[in-house]
Amino acid sequence: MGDGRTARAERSRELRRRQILDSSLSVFSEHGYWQTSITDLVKAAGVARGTFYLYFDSKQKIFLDLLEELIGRLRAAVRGVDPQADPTVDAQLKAIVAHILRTTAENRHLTRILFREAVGLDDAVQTRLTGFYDELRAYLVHTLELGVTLGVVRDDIDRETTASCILGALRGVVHRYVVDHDQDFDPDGVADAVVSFAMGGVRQRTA
Amino acid sequence: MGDGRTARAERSRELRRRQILDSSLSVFSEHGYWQTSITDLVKAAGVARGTFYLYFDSKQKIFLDLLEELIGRLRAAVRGVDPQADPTVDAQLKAIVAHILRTTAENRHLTRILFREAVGLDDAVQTRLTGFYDELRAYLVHTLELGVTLGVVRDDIDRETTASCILGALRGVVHRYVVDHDQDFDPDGVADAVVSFAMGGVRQRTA
Amino acid sequence: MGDGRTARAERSRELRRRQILDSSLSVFSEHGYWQTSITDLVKAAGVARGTFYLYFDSKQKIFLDLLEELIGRLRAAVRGVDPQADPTVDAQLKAIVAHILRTTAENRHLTRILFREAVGLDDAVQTRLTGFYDELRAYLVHTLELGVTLGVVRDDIDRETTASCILGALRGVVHRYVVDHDQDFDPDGVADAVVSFAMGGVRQRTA
Amino acid sequence: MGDGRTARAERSRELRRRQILDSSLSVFSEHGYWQTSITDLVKAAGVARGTFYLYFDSKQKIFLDLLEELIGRLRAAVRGVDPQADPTVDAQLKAIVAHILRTTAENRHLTRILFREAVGLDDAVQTRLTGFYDELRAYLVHTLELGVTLGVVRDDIDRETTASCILGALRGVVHRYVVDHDQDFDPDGVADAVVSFAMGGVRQRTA
DNA sequence: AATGAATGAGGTTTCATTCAT
DNA sequence: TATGAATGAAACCTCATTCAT
Repeated sequence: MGDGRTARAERSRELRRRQILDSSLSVFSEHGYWQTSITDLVKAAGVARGTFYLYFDSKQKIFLDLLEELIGRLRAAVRGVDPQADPTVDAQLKAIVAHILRTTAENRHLTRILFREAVGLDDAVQTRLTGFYDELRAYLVHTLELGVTLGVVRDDIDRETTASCILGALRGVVHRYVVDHDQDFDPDGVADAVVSFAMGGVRQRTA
Repeated sequence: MGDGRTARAERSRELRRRQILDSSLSVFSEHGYWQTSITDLVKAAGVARGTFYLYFDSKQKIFLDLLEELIGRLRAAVRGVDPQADPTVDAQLKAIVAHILRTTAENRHLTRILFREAVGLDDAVQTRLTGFYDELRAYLVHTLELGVTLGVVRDDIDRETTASCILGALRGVVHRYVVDHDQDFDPDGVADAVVSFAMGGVRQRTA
Repeated sequence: MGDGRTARAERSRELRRRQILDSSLSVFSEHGYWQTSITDLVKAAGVARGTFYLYFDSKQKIFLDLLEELIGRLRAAVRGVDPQADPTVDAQLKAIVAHILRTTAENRHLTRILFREAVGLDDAVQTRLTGFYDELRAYLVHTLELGVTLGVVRDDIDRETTASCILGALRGVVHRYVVDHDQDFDPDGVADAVVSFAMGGVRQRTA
Repeated sequence: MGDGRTARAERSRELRRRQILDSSLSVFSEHGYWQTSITDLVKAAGVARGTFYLYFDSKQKIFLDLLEELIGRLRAAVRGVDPQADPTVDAQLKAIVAHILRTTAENRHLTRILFREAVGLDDAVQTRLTGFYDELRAYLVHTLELGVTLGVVRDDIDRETTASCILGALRGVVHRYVVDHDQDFDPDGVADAVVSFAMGGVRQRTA
């Protein structure tokens, strides 16, 4: 029965933490990391200054926690597509891109932070971020090589540079449709265009 | 009378301004906007605190001035390619991309600021920045349409999304080769790969 | 009825209080009053923050309680020597000094607090402390006068100043042997030297 | 001529520093180190918060500076007596003691800090303080041995313990006449009594 | 034009104490 | 009785900007 009490406390603690995380997320997303003060965070959370520090060591720490959360979700979005689910390569790619677009759109605040704020911050944040992008790029390089092996991808491409292009193209559309504007968009249509571009380029094929 | 004196003073003033701008550039680029204090700037410039304010209204203002400078150079890089100089579309594109890569590499500090620091700052900066990217994207949309008209570009592409992709791909390689690493690279080779990717995509053509 | 229950409760309460007092003693002694937080105290005691306040009104109060305890023990040490036990004045003084040294050595923590921390605190503490020393000094003045009456002490001495000297000398050796170092020492030997100094001074007697 | 400006600035800087030191001294002396806040210090000095930090790194630092000042003066008081000025040992000692009493009385605030506040503080302070007392005690041990060599001091005394006694006795009178009360006193008379006690003890000499 | 001392609002963080459970 | 989450005043310190010299 002491267990019950402990469990309940544990649960309430988790709830409170969640509440502070969520409200801080909007504040960070709206004003930016540097322009956000602890005062802003606690006002938004509706708790006292001291309470904040019961749950997070510092401003940097809560930000890192938020960042970690988004990175986790994006990673899941990238990896989470079932490769067996669809036969053709284009369809698979489309599924991944659409998934990423949906995930980022569903987490607009977090994504905005990732694109706009989590850049040029404390070394800890910067390191975490660069690591994530490096990971993504490596994944793309790997995937391209797989494609070459399977004969689906040209073998005369510069893997590294092309991976950077694809990653950049992805960031480009996310920027355009998720970060910079609030309006809705059609993830499947955009994903279509992205894959079409990445696979076939823009050149007119002569008959 | 005094014209000579005025002109000389004017000139000296401009030199001093330049000196502060240049030293501030490295400091901003190395430590980031928020982690850079006026103290850092005046120490780097070797002038007194008060002197700084004789030349710039505020910390934000000098940063905006630096930003404006880079945007100007990049715009020139994009527009400055002589369309007549080379006959084929691919060669023209390659020339533009290579020019952009060279310009950013030559202004690594400024570029780093553009990519890493000039993001999530005051609304003024953010607005200026978004404006620049919108302008670039519009230019790309325009160029794509021109290409379609000329029959060089497929007409089934989503102009807006594709423009975002290309812009993103460009940012991607600049990030990869200029911002994140200090080492030299071959602008022409990279430009080749970028154009090849943008024009032809990655798909293997079946014979 | 309930008497048994009340008594048991009373007893358990006393035990708990003792436990907190004892653990707090070491903490205060090690880190000092101001550098010790309630958190430190409750961690050391192994009780919850709230529990602490069930037994003590405040941080200042528990400290005063500890101080009171030491003062009580020291007073007993000073007064507790049986004047009849030894015939000569020197031997009696030696017994008192040795007793004080032993008491302070046995309560090193408390003594350290008395010498190092209980100084410059709240007025309440300061007053209590000054009172204790005044009491000691008065006791010494009284004793000196008794000695004069008995013909054991020179009558040309300045009672007040001399009492201050003796009190200071005592504090000096306690500081040297108890407060500043942890190592053991020989209370009787030191007491000997102290009494020899206080009674005879350092001057070489000419034959 | 630029030199003149620099020198004037230098001088004004020193004056300001002095002003803050002096006002801080009274505040520390009155309220104690821990109960004194930076706010108290700047209010007393009549300067802005930031100004304080132009002259001192921290609260601890200004306190250490004050401490250093008093230690310097006391050291001078101890060493500064001209040994040739007076023939007899007692007269020399009396001169030293009187000098110390006068110095401490003239610097009542600083002395109070030394006795009441500079105890159990940050390690830096504590170390500086213990070092000073050790130095004094060593000086006394040395002096006693010199006395023994000259045949003025008994050679059967415990040098270390006796030095602690003398140091303690000195502290005792300073405490009594300087720290605990504000009223004036006769330094020469007290010095007389102290030396008389230290040299001859309290024992009645039998004819 | 150039200086750098001075300002004070506002930053992050701590901690003695309370109170609902 | 015992708990520990919550409080919020107040601590120390920074820094963009001003202004007398």
